[in-house]
This record gives sequence, C-alpha cells and structure tokens, in this order.
Amino acid sequence: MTISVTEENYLKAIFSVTYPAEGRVGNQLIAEKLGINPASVTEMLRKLAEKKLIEYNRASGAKLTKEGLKAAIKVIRKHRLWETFLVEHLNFTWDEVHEVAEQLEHIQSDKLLDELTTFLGNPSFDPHGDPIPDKNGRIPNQKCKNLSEIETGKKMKVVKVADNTASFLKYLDKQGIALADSLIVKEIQDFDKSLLVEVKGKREVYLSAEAAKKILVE
Amino acid sequence: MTISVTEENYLKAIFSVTYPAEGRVGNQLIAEKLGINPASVTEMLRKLAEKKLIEYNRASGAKLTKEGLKAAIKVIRKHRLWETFLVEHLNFTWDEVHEVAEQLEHIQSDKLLDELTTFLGNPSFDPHGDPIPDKNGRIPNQKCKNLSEIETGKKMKVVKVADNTASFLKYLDKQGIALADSLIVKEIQDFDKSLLVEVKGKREVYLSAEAAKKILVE
DNA sequence: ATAAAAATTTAGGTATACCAAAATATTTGA
DNA sequence: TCAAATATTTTGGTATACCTAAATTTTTAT
Repeated sequence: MTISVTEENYLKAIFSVTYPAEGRVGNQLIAEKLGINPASVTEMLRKLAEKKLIEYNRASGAKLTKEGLKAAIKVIRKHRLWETFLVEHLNFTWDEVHEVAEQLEHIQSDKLLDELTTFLGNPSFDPHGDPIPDKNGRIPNQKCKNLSEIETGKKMKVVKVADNTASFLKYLDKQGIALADSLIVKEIQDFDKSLLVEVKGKREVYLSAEAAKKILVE
Repeated sequence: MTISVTEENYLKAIFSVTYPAEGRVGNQLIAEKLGINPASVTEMLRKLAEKKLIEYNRASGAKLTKEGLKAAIKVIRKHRLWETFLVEHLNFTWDEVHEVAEQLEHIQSDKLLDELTTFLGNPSFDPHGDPIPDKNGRIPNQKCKNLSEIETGKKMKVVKVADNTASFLKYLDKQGIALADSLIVKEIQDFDKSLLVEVKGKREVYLSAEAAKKILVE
C-alpha cells in the first residue's frame, strides 16, 4: 500500500497530538495542526480509516492503528534523522532545519534510510533533543523535566526543547543556551516565576516562566 | 514564481531531449520521455508557456526560455549532486541512485543546495560521468567519443556512460568496466562491429556495438 | 497534388486534495 | 433540560494533473 505525502502528514499530525497520551483527537485539532479546513479533514480521515491506518468514529475520533502508528513513526524517524544530518554535516543551525526536513521526510527509499542512519552513527536524539525512533519504531524515552520544575541549586543538563519554532530557537541562541549545556537555577522570582539561571557555570541569564517550561533538563 | 514537481519534470524532459541541439521538440517525444499520454502534454506545455518557462508554437514545438532553462538546469544540478552524495557517502552503487535522486532533486532549499555542494567538494561530474552544472548553470563540457568510434590500439579512459538504466550499469559492472578505467580496443569484428576490448591492461572482454556506443571515452 | 500516416488537439472524464457555506450533531452551562 | 456554543459533516465548488477516444492538423510518400 502506498501512502501519499498528504496522508503521511495527517498521520504525523495525529501522532503528534496523541502521543504519548490516549484519548479523543478531534478533527478541529488536526485541522489546526495542518493549517487545513476541518471540512477537508473529515474526508481525509475517512480515507485513512478505509485504508486501515486509523480507526475513526464519533466516540473516540481519530486513532492510529498499529499500521498507521508504524507509518507515522517512520516519517518522524526520517524527519529527525535528516535534521541531524543537516546540523551535523551541512552547517544548518537548529532553527533552520525544520522546513527542509519536512520535505526530506517524505523521500521513499529504505536503503537511503538505512544508510543515512549508519552514516550518522545511529543517533538517538535530534538537534532539538527529540528522540529518534529506532528502526523498529521504539522511541527512546527521556525522563526529563521542565526547567521550571527544578529547585534552585541543582546542576541540570539541557536535553531537549519543547518548542522547535525558529523564533524560540533563535532566542535560546541569543541567551547562549544550547543542547547539553549545564544549567543551575539560582533564583526563582515569586511574583512571575521567572528564573535567574547560571549557564555553563559562567554567565547568568533571566528566563521567563514560559521559556523555562520549554527547556527540558535532566 | 513557484514551479511544481510535475512542471520541473517537464522542464527536465524538454531539456534532455533538446540539449545541446536546437530544433523542434514534439509533444510525443516529451510524452514518451515522461511516460505520459500526449494529450496531457498539450495541456501542460500550454501552462508552461503561460508561465513563460517555454515558448510553444506549432512551428518549433516546445523550447525552453532563458528562465525555463535555468530552472531545468537547476533540477539537473540537484539530481547529479544527490547522485554523487549517495554513491560517495551512502554506499549506493551507480545503478541504484536514479530513483532516489528523482525524488531528492525536487527538494527546495538554496542553503541545502549550497551546503551539499560544499560538502561534496563542488564536483564537476556525477557517478555516471555526467557533467554537473555549476551554480551559474554552466555545464562542464566533455569532448569525449563513443568507444565504437575509437581505432584499435589507442589507450582511452572511460569518462561517461550514455545510458543510466540499472540494467546497463549492472551489465558494465559484470564486465568489470567502471568510470575512469583504461580501455584499449584490440579488435573490431567486421560483420557486427562488436569489439574486443582490453580493460585496465588486464582482462579482455567482448562488447557489442550497441554497448560500445554507450561507453564514452577520452 | 493528394491520400495515408503521424502528430496534435479537443472533448469529456477521473482522482486527489483542497475550499466556503450551510446543515446537522454534540457538548456545555445555566 | 434545553438553548447556546462548539464540533462535525454535507453540499457544491476549485485546481492540478492525469486519462481515452475522437477530431483535426500536419507531414510524408507516391
């Protein structure tokens, strides 16, 4: 069975609003995620259900079947591997990779996927710290926390960011915060929950509570 | 102006049946090249003409405009760079690259194109010996000849193959002939123009006139 | 010159994937 | 419970890119 680029994008969207939680995924949410009219989503979900890639009914909305999940994870795997390639070998910054990876993730070639994996050294995390599913679809789990949940004084390491938009990533660059940097929360402001953070044992920067929630540490 | 994947494939096809010669390019030829019904070609050529990517009239058929030529050459450049990447870094053989490169050539990102070029060391020829157009669209020229035009005794070097189908490339592999190998024509059979060829100063193989025409040497 | 052959176009359809607007369900709050 | 709000689906369109079969044009050979 062939899955079109559009179908792959739906599966990915359904995955991303589902995982790891269970529960109802509405058309509207999918529509929003894809920037598409909800009326169009109805049609496509019906088609995906016919293809047995999702289960679709009023009660529970859209839910990936085993096969649909496999397909979605494969696309995500490809996306994250390509992002890794772009950053590690082609001098892309972490805020530049998304758009190109959105294209590259749809290239169909199992040999390409395997060889790329080997070329990159079978990485487990992408440049944003997101886990790269392995060949069998297993997703490395991270037991990380929001920076905003960390008590003062503890030395933590940045392992992931929860917002891959270019604007947020550029903001982090400007604050001098990158993946794998060590952070220590020095002070927490009571009135707005903003943080004073020591970065790599050197600089100190202020981060809003919103920003801190998007920085995941371990 | 955006050019769709399909449109890019038409431009590429027009280029490939045109270059370097001038002259009429019929719908039928394009249709054949793309595996498409001639009736469909008419529509698309009209659309490309509206977009000023080709000139289209009964007298001269389809002809790329300056802009159309530029677009076609860019796609070919991308195709050949990706082929080079696949062979040199991802362990693809020269008969495996085509299908994947057909997909990769449509990825849109100028940064990707530039960085890939640098990564590969700005190569001038792809794994089949085909010239890779440079950033300005200039195509390195080869003054090579068919092996079938070479007189006996002259030591030549394989610089290109004129048939990139997997079956021909595998045939060459089986004969132990690769790009850059030295060849000497030992004998030419009068009755069928087949050749006895010495490869790399060691083995001798028989090649049909058809095969020899597809092996370009210098 | 003209009939047969070949190439091209027209006409009428198909599939995919989208849209807006209206209709219908469903959920939620008073 | 029932009306308002929200979510979903239906209806009737659009654009792209393809198809077959039937015209029409153009070319070629006699």
